Amino acid sequence: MNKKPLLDYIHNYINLTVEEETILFSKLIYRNYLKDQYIVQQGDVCKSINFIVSGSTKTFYVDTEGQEHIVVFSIEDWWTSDLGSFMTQKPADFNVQCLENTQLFQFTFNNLEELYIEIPKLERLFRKIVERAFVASQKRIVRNFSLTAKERYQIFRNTYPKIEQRVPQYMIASYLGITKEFLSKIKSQLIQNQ
Amino acid sequence: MNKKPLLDYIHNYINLTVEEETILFSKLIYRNYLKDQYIVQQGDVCKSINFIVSGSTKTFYVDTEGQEHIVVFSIEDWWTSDLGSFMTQKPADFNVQCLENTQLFQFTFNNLEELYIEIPKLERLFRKIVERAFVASQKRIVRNFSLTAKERYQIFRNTYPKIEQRVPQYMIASYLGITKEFLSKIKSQLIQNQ
DNA sequence: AAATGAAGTTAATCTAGATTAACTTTTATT
DNA sequence: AATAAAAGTTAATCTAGATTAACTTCATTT
Repeated sequence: MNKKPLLDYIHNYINLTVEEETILFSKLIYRNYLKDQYIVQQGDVCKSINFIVSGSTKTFYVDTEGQEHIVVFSIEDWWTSDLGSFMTQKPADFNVQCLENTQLFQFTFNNLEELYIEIPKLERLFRKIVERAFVASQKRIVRNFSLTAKERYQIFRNTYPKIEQRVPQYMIASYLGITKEFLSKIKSQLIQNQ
Repeated sequence: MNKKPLLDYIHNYINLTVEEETILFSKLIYRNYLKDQYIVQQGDVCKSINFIVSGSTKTFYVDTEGQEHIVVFSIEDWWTSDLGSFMTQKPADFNVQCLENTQLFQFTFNNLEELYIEIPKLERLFRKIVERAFVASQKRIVRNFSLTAKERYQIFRNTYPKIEQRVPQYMIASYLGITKEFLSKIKSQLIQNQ
């Protein structure tokens, strides 16, 4: 169990005393998932918010035609969950699946509610985390409307250079909202023009 | 100054004592904007988060080609701001402009920081508000990828029936990410098929 | 009431990106 | 090493939605 990444992350937002850190970890589950395992399944209630220590996940939605749409990739030092399902404790819209073997800390619903009471500063932490996630999500909406697929791909490469190496192309296409064939075309255009 | 809508709204999430309510309103600015006035301008730092008591706003982004893209409509009992700019106190990506005469309560950056200290429960309130906004934003991304323009328009009508009446069609087209001409075509198709 | 402009419609033409399908390369399995 | 399966590429054809442009309706100003 490697506590350091989570502590370092938290200390960017709030300070915790040693006692608070002890309380925190007493309520967290450290867990190991294998590649391809599901953390959340569409239709089930999402029981945890997860901080990734190592590994990566994709959050995706399967539409009525059976088509898979990737909403987010998550890697170490970031969070993964279906927040809508977690908040409301209603069936999840999304699947969360591991792309690699993944280690993470799980904040379960009841444990997190208790933690908010025992360490009220955590309200601030999670407020700030969700604020950032919301802003990123809004920016993505704008990009999807105002940019071409090629531009979105270039931004993706620059913004998440680590992810591109570790994820198959067809998933990147799904994240960008285009087909793998069209992503292939974009890539060959980019190679020719430079 | 009509305090009731904001108090009713807050009481859905947390309870405030009478003293806390007094502190709260001592740090809020009640303000009246006229139709077409700007609350936030792209490039300026966004100085407030605003709770709408009456009226409506659009939050939009002007791209490099001068094209306007509407990100959200906000009406009474909801919030309007450029949260990314507010959080970081850096220049705004978005404009927020009134579509009607609008009355609202302004939470300025410094006042809100003070309020979080004096009434820590507000951290919980704003955590929950941003959680909901984030979930709505994620769902919108999914819809934009997996649905046609016609389907998105129908969902918009069902989800925000109040807004459709009050906003010109070309703005709804902008919100849906299509041209006004294509929205017009969709509407005539829907009329013919029913 | 006339005039100007903004908002909305219709139709013809065009294009970014989807679909289909055949093919190549890479990775995993025996 | 051989085989199968998964991932990625290329090219031809197709379509949802954009663009352009002419026209109509509605609202505002004089």
